[in-house]
Amino acid sequence: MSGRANKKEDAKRQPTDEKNITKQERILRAAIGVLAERGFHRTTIHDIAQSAGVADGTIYLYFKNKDQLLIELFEEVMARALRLFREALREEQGAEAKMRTFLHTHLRLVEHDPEIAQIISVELRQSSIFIKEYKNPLFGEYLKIIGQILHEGIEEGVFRSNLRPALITRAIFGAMDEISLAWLLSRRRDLSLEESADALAEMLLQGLRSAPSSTAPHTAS
Amino acid sequence: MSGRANKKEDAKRQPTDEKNITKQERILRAAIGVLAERGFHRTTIHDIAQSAGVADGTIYLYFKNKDQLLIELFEEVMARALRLFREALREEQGAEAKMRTFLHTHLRLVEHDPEIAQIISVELRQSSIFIKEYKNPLFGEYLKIIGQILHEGIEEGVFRSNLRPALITRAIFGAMDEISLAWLLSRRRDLSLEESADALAEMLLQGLRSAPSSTAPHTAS
Amino acid sequence: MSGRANKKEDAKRQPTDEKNITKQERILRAAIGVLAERGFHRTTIHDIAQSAGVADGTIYLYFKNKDQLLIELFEEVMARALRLFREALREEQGAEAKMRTFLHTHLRLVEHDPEIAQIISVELRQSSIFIKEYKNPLFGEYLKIIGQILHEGIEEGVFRSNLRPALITRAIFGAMDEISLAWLLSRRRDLSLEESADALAEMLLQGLRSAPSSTAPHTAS
Amino acid sequence: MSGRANKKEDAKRQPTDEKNITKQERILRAAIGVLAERGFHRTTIHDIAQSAGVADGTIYLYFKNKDQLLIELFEEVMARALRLFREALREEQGAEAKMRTFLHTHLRLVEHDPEIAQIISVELRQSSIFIKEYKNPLFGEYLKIIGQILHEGIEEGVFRSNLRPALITRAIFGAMDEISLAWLLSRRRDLSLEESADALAEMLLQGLRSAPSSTAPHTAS
DNA sequence: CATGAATGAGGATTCATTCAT
DNA sequence: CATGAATGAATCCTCATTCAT
Repeated sequence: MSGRANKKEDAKRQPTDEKNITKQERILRAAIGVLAERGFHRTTIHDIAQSAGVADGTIYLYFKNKDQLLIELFEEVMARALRLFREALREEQGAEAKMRTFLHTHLRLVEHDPEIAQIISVELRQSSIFIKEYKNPLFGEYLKIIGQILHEGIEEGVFRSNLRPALITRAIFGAMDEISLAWLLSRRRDLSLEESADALAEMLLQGLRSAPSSTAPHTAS
Repeated sequence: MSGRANKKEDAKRQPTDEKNITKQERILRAAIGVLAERGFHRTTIHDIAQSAGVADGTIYLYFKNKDQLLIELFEEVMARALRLFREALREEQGAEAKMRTFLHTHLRLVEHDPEIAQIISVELRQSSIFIKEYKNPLFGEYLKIIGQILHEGIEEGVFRSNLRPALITRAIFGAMDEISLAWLLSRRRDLSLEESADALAEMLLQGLRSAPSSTAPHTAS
Repeated sequence: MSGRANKKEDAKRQPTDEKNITKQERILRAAIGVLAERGFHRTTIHDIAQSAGVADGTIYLYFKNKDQLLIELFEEVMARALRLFREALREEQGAEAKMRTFLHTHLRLVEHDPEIAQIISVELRQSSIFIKEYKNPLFGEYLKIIGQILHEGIEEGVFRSNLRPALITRAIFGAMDEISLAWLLSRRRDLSLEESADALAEMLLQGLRSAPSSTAPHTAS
Repeated sequence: MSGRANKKEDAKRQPTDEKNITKQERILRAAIGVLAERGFHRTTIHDIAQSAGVADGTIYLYFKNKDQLLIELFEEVMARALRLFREALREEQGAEAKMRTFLHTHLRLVEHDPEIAQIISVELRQSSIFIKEYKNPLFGEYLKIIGQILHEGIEEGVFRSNLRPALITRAIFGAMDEISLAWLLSRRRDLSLEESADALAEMLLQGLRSAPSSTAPHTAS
């Protein structure tokens, strides 16, 4: 990535007027498109600039360097996803309903905004390695949404009390993420993600539920 | 001139004796280490060569170019993982036991060979994007292992008959993969993956089981 | 990765203002000098850049790659030569006078612009082999100039009607080219090319003339 | 080209037994084929070795380095051509007959041994530039053949006494060389070089003859 | 003598970043 | 603020040459 000497430490100009916000946004949006289409290591500043309709140098008026642009991009992407989830979950009641909604929302995001989904599934995964020492804070927020549903379910008594939320959160995110990725990479996108969400929800909820009989009731049957 | 034309069509020297196999292996192993440590786009041929203790040019005696080296690396990595899984599953009987073993084996792989795991979790995901048109065939094999366990469970009657194996396969792989990644990225690797495997297995199997009561008993409650 | 794909399809910046034209021209001129001095396969982009007083990368702002730079160089060289010939011949009347002028002009070019001459004599000859599939169109124009003089002479009746223009054109070009080369390679450039042109013209014209007596009148003498 | 430090100054092993001569010859012949086919800058030592059926390193047992191999190659090529010409001219009597024979022989060489011809026409021309300070001595011999015919013709009285043999020699060689090249590069090799030789001979001889009327009769007309 | 694996200097090309306009 | 020409470090890859076997 960068690594060159950089005089203006973090002197990224604070955008004050509407014009700046607009242009910074424009660059970020362009970058999202380019990144989703070409992938991380094929994306150049020149590509982004062209896609945004600005000059290469202009990028550096709004972002300190390429790393920083990508960091802000990742945060923007996560923020968009977060907004979507929070809105979808706002009115839901009950852990099970929330979990169902969460799964549906996740897959709907993939269908409706594949660029965002692609970046989350593919590029984000590398971000912590590409950009040394960077830990996307909003990704933690994202995981927290799942965690809270789990906690709520436990408290409601519908989810088994002994599940480890942090672990299950990861498992759920991973499952959804992988399904998203498979869909994104397959050219034949005929198979309905909506139906998949139903099937997954059913299975997941059954797994999460406080076991009615025992740990291994199947042996008895 | 440009020199892009590649004269030596199939000129990769076929290693016939033990000596050669050793060197190609050495390079591949070095590459795995470097790739796991530095990530895809920070890995240079020079890094690999140095790590393998050979000159840069030597790489090209064994691999046509960097892409090809990476492809063979991915296949080697997957092959190693596959071998491990097949061996572990060979003597298991019953879908549930196999699934438990699969989960344990997955997480044990992460603990015992973090480089391999890291590459599968992080780098492999991009391979189909980095390397145009490349579809890792062994990754399909990997998924098939999960799929077969699911099929077996359905036929045994322990797994619900209406689950969609392709979908669930992805979900399971994704869950395990994400958990692996989280562990790999977290510096504090104290939390036991072994215990996690138990917890996951319990939950997953409950979810997979043919529902004793109904499809949506929770709504009734 | 390999990066052979060329993203900027037509990205050679179109120079619009005087400044740019100057720089592209500067590079081309530098390249001519370097090529003439060091020969084709010893000429590196770095040499050209240094000679032009620009950075290596700057070359690629004006030329897609080394091949393309050389192609444009060849065309520039031929264009310069063509301009010279056309100007010199514009006011000449009669095939013989034109032929004399042609020969003189050719050798004057060698004396006055040895770099151009050297490139035509030595490097151009390889261009169709070095650069796959490249056929210098202006070289054809160059030959046409000779061909037209021949045709004109035949129509005037001063040149023998049975001569094969395409063949003789090559012969004349070859003769002049070789003489140029010999002069260029010999360090002692004392011998006058001007006088040589006279001698050649006399001999050539006598050979071209419609034979007054017979095919072998010398036997009769 | 080479330019690396070279310990064994000119320690090329003197081939003493038949075996060595054979192998050196084999390499040289292979090199001629490769050079004619791929051109100078595409020809690698590896190509030559493969074509000769020896290992890369073996080349260096017979030739000090690539430059030296090429020098010997050029001399071999010229020697072959010289042999052909001397043989063809041995029994001819009279300058005109010799000149006709020379032209025919030249073009027959092209038809019968295009590789040799190609190297003389294309590669040799660069040799004096590629290989610094190298002056092919046999090429001088070659020119001398033409020069001697010219001298003979002058003494016989059939060629004009005032022609400058050195100049005309170059002109004749250049003409033949260019015609050869054109034929070699054109894919449609239907046009008969034999006929071309006749036509050229006729014209050339008319031009060379001691002018029957005057030096510049055309001005009078 | 012969081999061919190994070397590493050298060269074309890309692209993040700067800065004069 | 905006531009985009210019820079040059970085990287992949080639190939002449060496040398241990």
